[in-house]
Amino acid sequence: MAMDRDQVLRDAAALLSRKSTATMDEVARAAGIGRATLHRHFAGRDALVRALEELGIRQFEAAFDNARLDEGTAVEALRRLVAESERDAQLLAFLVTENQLFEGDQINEGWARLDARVSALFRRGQAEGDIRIDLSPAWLTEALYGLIGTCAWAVMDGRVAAKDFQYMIIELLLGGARRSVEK
Amino acid sequence: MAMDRDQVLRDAAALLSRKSTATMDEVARAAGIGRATLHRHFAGRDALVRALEELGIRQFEAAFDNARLDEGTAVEALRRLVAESERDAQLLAFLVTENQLFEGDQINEGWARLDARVSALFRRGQAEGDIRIDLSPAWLTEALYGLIGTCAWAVMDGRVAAKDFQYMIIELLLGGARRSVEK
DNA sequence: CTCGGATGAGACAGGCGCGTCTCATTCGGG
DNA sequence: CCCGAATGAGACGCGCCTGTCTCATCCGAG
Repeated sequence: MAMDRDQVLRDAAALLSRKSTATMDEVARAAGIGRATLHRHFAGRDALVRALEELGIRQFEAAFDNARLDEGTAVEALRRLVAESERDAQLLAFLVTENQLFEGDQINEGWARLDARVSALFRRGQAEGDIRIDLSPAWLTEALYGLIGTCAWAVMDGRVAAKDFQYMIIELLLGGARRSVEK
Repeated sequence: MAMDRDQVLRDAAALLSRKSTATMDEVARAAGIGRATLHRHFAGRDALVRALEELGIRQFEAAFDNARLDEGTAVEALRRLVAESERDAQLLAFLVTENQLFEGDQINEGWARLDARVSALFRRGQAEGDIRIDLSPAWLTEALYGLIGTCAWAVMDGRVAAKDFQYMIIELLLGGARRSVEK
């Protein structure tokens, strides 16, 4: 069975996140299937993007659940969240940059729910005294998405080693680039 | 004179960074000019993207010059660089996500030169003892681009106040999200 | 082996955006 | 005021992509 729906979507995301104007034929080739088969499973380009959004939301809902955001400190939960996000980082990279989904209502609801969970996590960290209060939860949420996407690209381009994915993101996000003496 | 070449390009970047499949007509409308006029100045879509790349490289070369990257500490230079980058942040956001320019030879040379300058800045910071050595200059460079682009989007969406642009980026990049006692 | 479902390759028409053109209008300089 | 350059609007053909179809092939189940 050459047709693994989720894997096709992942391949599509990997390609589209780099070349958003890619042809349906290019997407099919990238996924290792024929264009006809691609059309059999996704009615059209819109349906494909919708499926990508749906998969992305579903995967990250699951990632959030696996990360057990409510357990331990917010900082610990954040580390688990980044670890859980690695698998679908390319998908996130595509979705973050594909902000033309401002028409979808159902989709935005899903993103709003995810944003709320991340935002709440940062807010909890601020309440616990571990996260700076001069950086808004909304910005930290966006920055987390951005860093994950950026690192996914950097890994794809070979500028960052795949094994360093989690470390580079979490260390930069939490600790920053400046060297401090006590760390 | 309704035709300000650089302003048209900036408007195009602002639109295309959000909707990369936007029509030439949409780009023209976004820039407040007619489609015919857009075609008079940029032979086609490819030429438009090329012009965007060229403008981006030119502007950031200038931004780097204005930031005087060699003066003072690397950290100080970095603050100036972020400040100088604010004006063309949307342009950078577009160019960073538009990685389909892997064919261009001249363009890549320009980016390589910019990358080298930023990378060298971080390396200098590491040598001075102010920047962590466990985060590679290549990653810090990518992260800087990513954060600038992410913040530009967040400002466009109203999730971050425009006046906080520099602060949010530089504080997160340098200090990180974790609250530390001595800062 | 036989059969049915799934796939790949290719053909086909239709649509949409692209690139070019024309023409009327506007704007600014002389 | 006059003139020429620049612009906006629209028309037009073209090319590429899309979406659908057909048909041959493959593969697994029975």
